[in-house]
Amino acid sequence: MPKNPEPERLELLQGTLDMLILRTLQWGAQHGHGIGQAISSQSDDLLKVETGSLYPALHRLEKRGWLKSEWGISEANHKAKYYQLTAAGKAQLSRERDRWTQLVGVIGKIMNPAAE
Amino acid sequence: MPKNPEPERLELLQGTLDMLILRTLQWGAQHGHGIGQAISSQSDDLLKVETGSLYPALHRLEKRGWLKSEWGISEANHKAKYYQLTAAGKAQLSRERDRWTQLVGVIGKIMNPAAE
DNA sequence: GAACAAGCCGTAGACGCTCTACGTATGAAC
DNA sequence: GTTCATACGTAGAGCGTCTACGGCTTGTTC
Repeated sequence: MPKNPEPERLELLQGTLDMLILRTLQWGAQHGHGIGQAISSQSDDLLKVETGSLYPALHRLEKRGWLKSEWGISEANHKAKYYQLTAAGKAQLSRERDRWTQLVGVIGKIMNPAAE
Repeated sequence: MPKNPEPERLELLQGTLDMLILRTLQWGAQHGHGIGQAISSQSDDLLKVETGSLYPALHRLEKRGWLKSEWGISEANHKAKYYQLTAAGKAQLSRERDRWTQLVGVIGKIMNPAAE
């Protein structure tokens, strides 16, 4: 009997996690655990962010000033650090989105020239 | 006087170089230097592959059996190692292309939900 | 009240890929 | 015979993701 299908997670491309985190926070402040789950669910579980990637990324983004944090209480009544976008973070998201669009366009053109 | 525009190269996303190399070889056998130039020109010079990335990538791909190589003489009359896709390489390209498409789709959906 | 799952934060270290910075050799142009 | 483009390559740094831990708190089950 074959194993369960297991949708074969997509590994993240390096550099996309920061953008996805910033994007997720555009929907509103969120704590780390919640951000990870949001990315998972918004991608129909194709993307999964490991905690060993997630928390260093959040610290990194905060250190760069794209995010600011504040302790609070989660919906599940747990202590949680809530992150939200700063103005600089919004600008950064915009830059990363542009870059992503450009990259997808260029690579798409190479991979599938007919589509032009 | 401002510096020349300099189109701000796009750094490659990690993991895409292998796919681009395989794709380039789908157009026919090519040597390393030529592959780098092809990627540059096909991307309107937005992408640039450094030799320190390119050659290790080629060796890596050959070791995995996606490519095979053969010494020859380039159009410019230089000794050059020509690479071509193996059957396994074609299969790999197909997998990477699917993965790329899926990833772009998922991320696009997160970044720009309206587009659905 | 003990045991256990779930929620939430975090770090350490391995791994893999790209980059910068070198180094070598050959052929063509002048 | 010097200079430039062509062509191959390596060494090592840097960075981001992953695996694998560990810790604490709240809620549930028996």
